[in-house]
Amino acid sequence: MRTDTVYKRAFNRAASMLRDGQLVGELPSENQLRRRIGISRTTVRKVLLELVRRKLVAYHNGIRVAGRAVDENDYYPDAETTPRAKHVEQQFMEWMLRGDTKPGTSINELELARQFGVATNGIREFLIRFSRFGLIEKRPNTGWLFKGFTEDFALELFEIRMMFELRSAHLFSQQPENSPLWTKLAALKIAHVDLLKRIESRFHDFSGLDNRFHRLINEASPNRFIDDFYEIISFIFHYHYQWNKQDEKQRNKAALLEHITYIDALESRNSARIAKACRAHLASARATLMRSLIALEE
Amino acid sequence: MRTDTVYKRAFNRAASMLRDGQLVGELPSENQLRRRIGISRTTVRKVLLELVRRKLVAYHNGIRVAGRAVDENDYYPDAETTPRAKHVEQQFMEWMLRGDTKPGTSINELELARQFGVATNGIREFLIRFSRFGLIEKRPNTGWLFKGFTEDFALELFEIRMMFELRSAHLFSQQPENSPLWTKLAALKIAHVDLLKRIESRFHDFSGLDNRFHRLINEASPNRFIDDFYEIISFIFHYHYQWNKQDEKQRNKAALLEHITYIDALESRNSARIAKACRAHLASARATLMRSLIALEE
DNA sequence: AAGTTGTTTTTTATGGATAAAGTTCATGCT
DNA sequence: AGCATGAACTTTATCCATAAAAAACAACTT
Repeated sequence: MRTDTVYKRAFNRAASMLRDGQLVGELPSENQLRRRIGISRTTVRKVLLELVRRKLVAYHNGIRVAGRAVDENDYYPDAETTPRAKHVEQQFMEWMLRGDTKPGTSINELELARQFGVATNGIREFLIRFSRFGLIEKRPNTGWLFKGFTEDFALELFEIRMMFELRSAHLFSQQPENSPLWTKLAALKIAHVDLLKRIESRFHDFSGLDNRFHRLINEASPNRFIDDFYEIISFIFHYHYQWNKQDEKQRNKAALLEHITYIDALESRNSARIAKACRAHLASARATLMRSLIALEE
Repeated sequence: MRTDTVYKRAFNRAASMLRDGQLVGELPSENQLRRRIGISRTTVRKVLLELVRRKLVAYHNGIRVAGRAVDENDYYPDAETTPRAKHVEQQFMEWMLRGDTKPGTSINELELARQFGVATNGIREFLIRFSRFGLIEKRPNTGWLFKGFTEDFALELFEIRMMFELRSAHLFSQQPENSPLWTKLAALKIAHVDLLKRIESRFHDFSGLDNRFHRLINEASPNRFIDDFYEIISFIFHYHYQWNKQDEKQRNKAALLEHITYIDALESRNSARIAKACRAHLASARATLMRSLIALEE
């Protein structure tokens, strides 16, 4: 059966809105609410029905107003707000990165399905999606081959990343002076400097900035294949660093400084300087990844 | 039910082997045959059983020898030797390229499933696989968006292709003198010259050479992401040209000449000359694709 | 011991069913 | 006419079932 994670997440969202006083007086119409939450009216209605049933919302003569205060355990647990497909992704990444899965291992859909508690279909869909990351390969009628999260992988990944980023940074710097992206870049620089001041406690915030920064650079001259590739990078890094917390603060601080140098270079419009900053930053990111891969092999 | 296309294709293959006299005297063991055809023993046994049943093979005391002559209608029809997934691919490409599918159209899994006569599962798997081509996009819980086989697409595709190919050609030219790839390149050049002589009748053979050539260039310094990208290119071109036969001979002849210039450039080891030939060839390929895209929009 | 064939077990490819979520249609109210 | 709600209909996410194909096991032969 299809999960009702959309409903549960929406319910939690509505509960938070109630708690934070975003819904005072008469509640907005189903359609307005629907748009705010980003789901269909069918699902909002289900949410409203339940809110009323639990007396979080009172309903009289076609008018809905906030009811009793929202309680901590009115919320559905987080796990129930994530669709199966996402769970599969998480479990697979865990299996791949944390388990002792060696390069050359073959992947068995049925076994994973049993292990993760889902139907084989879900596993297969995930693997198809995941195959574009270059870590697994399908052999028809037979199964999948795990090629390994190896040094080679990291090298190939970064070779492409370097090409793409040099290209995008160059094009970014050639934008007209009045492009709004320059303003965005300036804002981003400020965010970097701010974070640097509070790096001791807020170092986790770096990954958000990192994403914003690299996406901004691509915005100047969009290319869907480069965007796609950047998604691969983010995905890999997301899971990889979730698993490898070592030196996180130190690493992020270093990257933050590199970004600032890189932004300054962009603002200078000086090609050579840009290329240098870009190379330096990526080389350092690559070195970090490689270091932890080697650790992984031991 | 799973199709038995593997069996049927294997049967046809075995029938051809019998007909061409590749199986004289006592037939090879199940295992040997299996390896030659590239399937499991289970399936070879099924093939052998049927061959015997149809008297194409005679079986006495554990010994199998060729039986009556193979007839044209012993073969299973081609359509039955292609797995469903492949059919879906073909039908989808037809639908996309030949139909009047406009950019922005949304794709409905159920409708396609009905139209193509398969279960929704198959459609969905295909779409997931196909999404890496950058032509469609998934919107969760809602369906897929067809972004259009547009000029933008072609431009973005070729921008990446140019970067990759310049990089690979450069690295190719830097290989040591004794690399076996130089020999392969020389052989490929001869094949090009030969084809050029018979271009009037054999112009269809170009696409095979094209593939060999571009793969060879990548071989010097492999990168899985570049290989993957090349698969996108081949796929797109395969279907696109299958649909657009206009000027095919002329186009292929021109490309053949460009390849020869390109090969000469590589053999000269002269970077500037290589880059020039590479650019010229890709620019021409892009122009051809763009021309037919514009025709498509009318 | 290595290679055969026969048999059993496991896994993949494919179809089918269904609750949840999305979309459309209908009706009523300003 | 334009927006609400109610109800019906359609599509997606997900599980389950099963024949075909692969893989593993077993017994036999040279």
